[in-house]
Amino acid sequence: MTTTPGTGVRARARAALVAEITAAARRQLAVDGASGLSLRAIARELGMVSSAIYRYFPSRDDLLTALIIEAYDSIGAAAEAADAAVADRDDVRGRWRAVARAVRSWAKANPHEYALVYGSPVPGYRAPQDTVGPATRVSLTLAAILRDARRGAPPRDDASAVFSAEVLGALGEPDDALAVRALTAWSSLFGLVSFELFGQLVGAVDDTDAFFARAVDELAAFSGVS
Amino acid sequence: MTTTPGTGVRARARAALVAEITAAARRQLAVDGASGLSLRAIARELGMVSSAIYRYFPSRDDLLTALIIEAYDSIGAAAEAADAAVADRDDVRGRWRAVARAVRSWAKANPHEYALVYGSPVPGYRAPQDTVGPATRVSLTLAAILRDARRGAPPRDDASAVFSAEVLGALGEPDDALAVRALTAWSSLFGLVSFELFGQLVGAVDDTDAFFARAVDELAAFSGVS
DNA sequence: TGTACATCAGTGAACGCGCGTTCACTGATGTAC
DNA sequence: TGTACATCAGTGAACGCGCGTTCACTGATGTAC
Repeated sequence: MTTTPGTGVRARARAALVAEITAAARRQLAVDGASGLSLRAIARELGMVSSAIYRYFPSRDDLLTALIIEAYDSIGAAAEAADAAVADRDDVRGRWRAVARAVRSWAKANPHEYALVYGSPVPGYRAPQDTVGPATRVSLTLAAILRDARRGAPPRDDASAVFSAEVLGALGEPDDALAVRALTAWSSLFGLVSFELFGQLVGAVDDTDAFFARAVDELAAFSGVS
Repeated sequence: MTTTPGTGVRARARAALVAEITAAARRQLAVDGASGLSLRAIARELGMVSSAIYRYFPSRDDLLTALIIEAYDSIGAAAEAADAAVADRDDVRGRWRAVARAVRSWAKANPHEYALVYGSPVPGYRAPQDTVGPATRVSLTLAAILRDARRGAPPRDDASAVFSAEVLGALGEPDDALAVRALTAWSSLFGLVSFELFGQLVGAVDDTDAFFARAVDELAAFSGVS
């Protein structure tokens, strides 16, 4: 019986070190932001020589990709968990609130990771295909809520040229106006979080908690979540 | 008669060079983003030695501040001009549409400047007080439109603890729900622009022009702009 | 109007730092017979 | 079970680059009497 690849002691040590490197990278991201991410500094923190990192990541961009995927998965999991925790599945408004709160909490707890994925693109970095799946977890969660909110509604009869088939499917083939409101609510949620996190609300909103809660409720009504 | 300070030939040459430096900085910003802004590269482009820049800007951060103020003023002026160009001042919906379009057009024409002021904060940079005034030009324009939209409506009677006095004044002392919708519409507008610019809509929205126009109309209704 | 002095712009060299990536190498750990 | 070989992790030095900022300096331009 040959040892299955991926379970040997070497593979185990390897996986552990990959985890240690990304953890150190995450810590560095939290301090200096994406542009301050340095392979040499990570190597220093782990007590290895800088070239040793190349045994685990072929380049700085690949490490960045790993961090981006991690961030998307992390906020996606937070959103999914918040939705799943609402016992009454017909309480679509409660589910929308819960997910919105979870997104904001995650963003405030991980501001640099939020900025990494929802802020300005990192200059010179081109996101590979691997990031697409994790990136859609939050939006699919929101789409499911909006779809449940209009369960039983008649299917739309006009074909839309505005949205991709994926989006229309996820929303349950709504009419165009409803799809627009759904996507607008989605991007509005992140607009609110970004404004708060990036400092645009300073001097305008005194009680950001209260504002966010009220704004989320207004957006719920707007997007058709009763 | 002594020469007024600021009009001598030296002062003129100085102002011209400050303009040349910021122009070169803007070009560099457009290519490499804020973190790639380099005093040495600017000096190279202008054919001077790197230390000469210090005659005009005491540090890299001060140059960055100048760019930020310029960007805020530029998008603010675009928004104000778009609003002013609507002849019928009672056409609040048309004014809202015009400003929204102007914001999006400016952002698409100056993506890195947009990212500089509305994207992730530049790590290690702390915005000085000088940026506050220019930063509010767009939001004051939007506030004026929303205020005009409810002209004649009764003043609110409940004091709000959520918003600053400036915001309530700019909106014409609305009730809380209306103020929430106004600020939500404001941040939603930038949420839409950021999502489009930063690539979050790729794969979801096929016709971004159509989507944006429709979303803006939905937000108009949402925020009380008839 | 002419001269003495102060101000300012720009130079060139240097300091001290950091970075990503490559490469030839030493040992240690696994694999095949 | 034991040995020969291949694989892999980590080292240390180096390449070649860029950066912000300081400093003593040379000339040119303005200012005051």
